[in-house]
Amino acid sequence: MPTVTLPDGSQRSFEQAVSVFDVAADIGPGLAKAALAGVVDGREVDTSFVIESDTALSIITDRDDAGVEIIRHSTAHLLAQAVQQLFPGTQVTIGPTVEDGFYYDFASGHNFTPEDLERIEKRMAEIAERDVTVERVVCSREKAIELFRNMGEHFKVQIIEELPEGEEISIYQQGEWMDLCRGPHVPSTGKLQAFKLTKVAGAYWRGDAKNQMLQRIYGTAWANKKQLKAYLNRIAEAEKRDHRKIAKKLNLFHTQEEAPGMVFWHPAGWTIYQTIERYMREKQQKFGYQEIKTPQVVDLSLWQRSGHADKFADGMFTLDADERQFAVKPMNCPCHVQVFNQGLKSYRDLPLRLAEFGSCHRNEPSGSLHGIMRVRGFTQDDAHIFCTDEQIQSEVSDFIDMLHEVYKDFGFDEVIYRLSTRPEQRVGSDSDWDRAELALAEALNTKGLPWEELPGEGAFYGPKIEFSLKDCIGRVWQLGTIQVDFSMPGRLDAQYVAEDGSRQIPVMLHRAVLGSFERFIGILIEHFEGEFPTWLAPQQVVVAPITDKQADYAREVTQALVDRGFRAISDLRNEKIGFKIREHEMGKMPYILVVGDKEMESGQVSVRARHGQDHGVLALDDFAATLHRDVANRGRS
RNA sequence: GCUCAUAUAGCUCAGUAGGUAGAGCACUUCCUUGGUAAGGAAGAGGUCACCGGUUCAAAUCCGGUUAUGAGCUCCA
Repeated sequence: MPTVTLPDGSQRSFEQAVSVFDVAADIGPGLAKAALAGVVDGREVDTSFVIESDTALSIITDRDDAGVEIIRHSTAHLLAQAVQQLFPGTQVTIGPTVEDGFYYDFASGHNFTPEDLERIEKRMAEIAERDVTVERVVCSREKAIELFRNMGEHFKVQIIEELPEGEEISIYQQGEWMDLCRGPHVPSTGKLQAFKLTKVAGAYWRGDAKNQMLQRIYGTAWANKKQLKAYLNRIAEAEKRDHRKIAKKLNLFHTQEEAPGMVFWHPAGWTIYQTIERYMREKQQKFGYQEIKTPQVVDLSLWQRSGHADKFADGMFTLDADERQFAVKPMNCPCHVQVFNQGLKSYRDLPLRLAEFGSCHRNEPSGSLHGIMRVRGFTQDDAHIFCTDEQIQSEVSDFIDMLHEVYKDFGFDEVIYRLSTRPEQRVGSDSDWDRAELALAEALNTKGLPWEELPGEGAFYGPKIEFSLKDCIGRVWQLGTIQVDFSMPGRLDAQYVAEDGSRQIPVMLHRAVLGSFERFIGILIEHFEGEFPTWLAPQQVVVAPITDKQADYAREVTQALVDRGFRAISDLRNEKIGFKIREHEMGKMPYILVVGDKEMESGQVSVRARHGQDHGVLALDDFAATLHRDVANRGRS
């Protein structure tokens, strides 16, 4: 006679053992229909799960995140069922849920095409329509292995064989189709109403590049059609922001076959780049950095001493000249240590902060290149702080202040903090690590910042904090980092004279705010959808005369603005004003100044901001003041 | 690097039984001098990514290379 305690504290008693579904039905027919699964004493179970003794129970529906998860997982099964019906001989492997959806990896002689996806999706809809019951069967390890071996499902056999001893083995069956799975699953396929297959791609068995390549079919699934539609809209929105497309429209940069993974910056894009560089230079000066510049090509021996030649041999561009081997620098740190090493340093020189807009080249795998987000030639806003153990915390703290100022100025308010701590393989003593990890954590804590720990994710040479931000459509980008390094200063013989006259090895902090200019600008393009705030816009003002009678006046106005330090051009083409406005509006120009006879006579300008926003007719000085405010505020009112 | 796909005019794309290429926009010239998102006409523009093969004939079929895209792996 089980008594079931529900989440609201109420209790229901039953004469005999009942299923989760029975309890839901007892509460109400609506809930019975909506029930996807249950949580019994903290464990997720199917609605068919039988309750025999007193227990706490909550019913999962598609209103719960857990319910949507189950829908996605069950839709992955539905996909596998449809695929195996349509493509006999295909083996299943695994089919987990991912953010917004699911995938299933198949081993098949057939290469799935987009047309196949349509067919598969149609078959999935048919099976869902038939509302086939999904049943859970528990069986022994031996029986399960035999079953799947006879079915020719060798990957599943391998999975079962590797399950820990004593783990319950469950099989889910819908119609004639079955799959090994822990569950839980929806009670019947009719619960799966809003899904779409999105893409097909390759993936390694068990995520290991040494293993066989499988075919992965991705899909998305939701509680209802409305949510599905909203998701598809979100995807379309993200596609509209694709920095590669926008860059082409706005003529920011290009890439070409002769230089894969390298950027040809055009005047408009380079203006943005330089504006950011100028901004960062100022910020770094304010925070006590000294800017340096180090060589692009350095003898390989330096990279051997730093350890990079060993570790990243494939990733370095090397060249031979005068019977010596050189490498194009893949990173700046060893070069910065060389600058530190010039002249004997005292503890009084610390902390020493050396910054460089360091141009680096790495021969990244061809398949990992992506627009300007992942390139082979890039420039970091790099800096290295040489300091003592005791100075780590305050240096990290100051760095975080600087980073906050920068992110805010670019319009990002939400920052995510992650602290990566010691990995298995590491250099440095445990007490070094204790102190460094504590210093990083304390820097975050004293600022009251929320952070997440990633145990074991630190670099072999030291712990680090990573800073990510959210763009305006909620995507998270990792940008900044600050890393403690116990290794490189010693390897490259960096020393300072301590208070007691002894020689000590300084701690080195690697840090970047933006990461790389290329990637950061890519993110900005997508964040602003090409509509840069005025301070960053390639051109800030276009002066457009209505007829060529006002051409000279337009030129004067433009020059006056340029003289005041703004980026202004005039559009003297023989086109109607409507045409010019349309073009500059589409080109995301912050201000269009229309000048006709009236403006020319009064010495004024008619000011139109983006999206047809009318600022009226202003004297040039008044407009310049407006523009100045806009630039100074960096687009924030 | 791996799997799959793609590569046609400056851009976006047609080219569906293999018979040496088209549209819109952009560009050039001319007409038009027009007040807040496209005025009109004419013209020019392509060794169909590259190399090879099949064929009387290849943008089209086959193989290779390069680049790009999606994902996987990687990311000092």
